[in-house]
Amino acid sequence: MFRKLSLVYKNSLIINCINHLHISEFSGNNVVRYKVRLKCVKSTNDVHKSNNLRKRNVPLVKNLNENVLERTTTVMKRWEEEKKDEGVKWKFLEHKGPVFAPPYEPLPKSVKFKYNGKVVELSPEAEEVAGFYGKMLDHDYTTKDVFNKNFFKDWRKVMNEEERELITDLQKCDFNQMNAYYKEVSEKNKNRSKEEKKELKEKNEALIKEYGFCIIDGHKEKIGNFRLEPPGLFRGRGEHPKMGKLKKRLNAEDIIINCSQDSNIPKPPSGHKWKEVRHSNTVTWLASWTENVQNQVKYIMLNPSSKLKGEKDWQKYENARRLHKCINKIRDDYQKDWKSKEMKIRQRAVAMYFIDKLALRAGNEKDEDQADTVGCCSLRVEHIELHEKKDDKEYVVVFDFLGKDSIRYYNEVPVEKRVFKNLTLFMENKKGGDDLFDRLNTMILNKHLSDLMPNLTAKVFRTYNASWTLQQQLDKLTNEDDSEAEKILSYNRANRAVAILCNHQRSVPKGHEKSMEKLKEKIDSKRDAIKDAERQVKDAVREAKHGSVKEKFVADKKKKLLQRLKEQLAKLEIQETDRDENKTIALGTSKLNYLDPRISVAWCKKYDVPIEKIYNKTQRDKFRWAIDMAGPEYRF
DNA sequence: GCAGAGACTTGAGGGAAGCGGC
DNA sequence: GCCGCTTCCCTCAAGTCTCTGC
Repeated sequence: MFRKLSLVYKNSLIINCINHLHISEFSGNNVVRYKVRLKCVKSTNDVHKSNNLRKRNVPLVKNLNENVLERTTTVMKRWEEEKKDEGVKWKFLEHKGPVFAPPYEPLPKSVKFKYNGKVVELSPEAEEVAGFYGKMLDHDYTTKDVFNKNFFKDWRKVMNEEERELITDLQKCDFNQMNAYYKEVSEKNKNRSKEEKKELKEKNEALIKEYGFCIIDGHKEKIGNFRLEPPGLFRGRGEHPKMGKLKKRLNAEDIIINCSQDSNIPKPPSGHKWKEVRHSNTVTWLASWTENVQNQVKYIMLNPSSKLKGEKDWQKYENARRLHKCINKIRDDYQKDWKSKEMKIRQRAVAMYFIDKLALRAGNEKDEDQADTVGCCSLRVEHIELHEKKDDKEYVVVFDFLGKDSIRYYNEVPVEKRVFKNLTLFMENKKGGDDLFDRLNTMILNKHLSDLMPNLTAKVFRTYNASWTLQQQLDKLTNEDDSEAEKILSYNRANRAVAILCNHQRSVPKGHEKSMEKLKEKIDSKRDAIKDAERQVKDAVREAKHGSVKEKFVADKKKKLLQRLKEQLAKLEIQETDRDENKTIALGTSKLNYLDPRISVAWCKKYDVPIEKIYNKTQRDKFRWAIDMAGPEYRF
């Protein structure tokens, strides 16, 4: 019924749009609807007195907005409680089921696989898996022993008796023709004609139209990943012990469907049956399967633009805002705990300090068959170095470890003396491979955090500190008189501060040096053009002084051109700074997952920057709730 | 209190699409 | 209209955290 995010006030449902409040007042079975222009409302009483407020001309909506927003927390609490009680995520769910990966197309006969220099004709099963490897021949993965060993072991499992007997050494396998063939296909695809591209696009759009949406509680919502993962070789990150293992092709018999009992149940491909059809409305997934490499359940879920995901996102940031209200008390408490007699409490307090100050992840324990990465609770002695003095700074801790996705975290941090002393104590009589916090794990930590504030976990600190940093940096860096480009640079710098805090790195983009050089050349030639234009303006002004209307017109035109060139130069210089500062930092992750979008929306509204300059289409879809909700006055 | 399963979020990489300059 | 670069968006791995059962 209502697509906008809504708030409840007294007996009314209030939907806050950019210029209007849409209010539906409930009285028994009757619903009275008002659409109120924000500028015309003085207080909440005005809304309830009349439904003809558009005629009134009383400025100021602040009172109403604040009253409504003040009640948000209460309303959310109630919603949370309601949902918790029932555990219900939806009442009706209907979808068409997932799209399977296209079937394997055998290689042309001309593409040969050779073993020990001799052509060997492979069975279709063995050929398909060999093709996965052949495709990756140029990749770094195929130079790694673990990858090769795992691949070869799994490949042999799909071979027939004869192949298994013959092919015993990966070194003797020649996948070069397969590799060349796949490159050729890729090249052909790139050079598809306009008509072919159009046809392909239409086919894809038709597929999305049919399978890309579901009906959930009366709304048509986009599905996030309606295509099942195709078979291939597992590409774990970092030194993953399972890299190269075969990810098997999925059949209907592997898939569990989740939908309403009274909906049109998705049909499996003919001759097949779903593993199970379930009607569980306490979960949000539409289909699931267990992948064979890590034995983990994978899901088909809704797109981030959906109401369900949007609500969860909102709750996440409200939770982080709640932390803001008690952060000082929590900080005081953990600082006191640095002196605790109990080792367990001291360790917990130091870990909390790291999570709060450095935005470290919680650091769950990991199995042997996963890459060796760590977070706060799983730090080992070998991951930190203590320096009483380093580069004129006292009590410096040097962190050096591999975090999520095997991304290196390196940071030299001056810490409080008491933290330093505690760390020395924790490290006493331990070897490099021993746990730094041997009395702590994420469960103990999160249990303690939830006692301090409902729903508080280690992750909330990351969200809180990221959003708080953005707000502070925007306040500090934004100058009202700046040009739009300068304001956007300030925004990106604030975003960058968060990305650095969260250690969101990226590899230097291919051709970065080259593109910087080109940009510099452009800037130089723009500077030359400005010098030239300045000379021309000087001449034109001199001539205009004694000349006719025409000469004055020419002089004006030259001045305008000069002005335009200067603006273009400023933009290019800003672009150069921005691009260089962004070389190894990824802004997207923090923007999408950690920054309360209402901060950005409010900033755009306050400083008159189009929201399109900050969020692209997908991001605007995801943050629709925030765009509708936040006014220029919003503070995190 | 612990382990394992399940559910969901976070994350970097890479291919496709789009756009600006020539 | 083509080319090359940038941005977008999808993919799927890798986290966090909760729940359940013993």
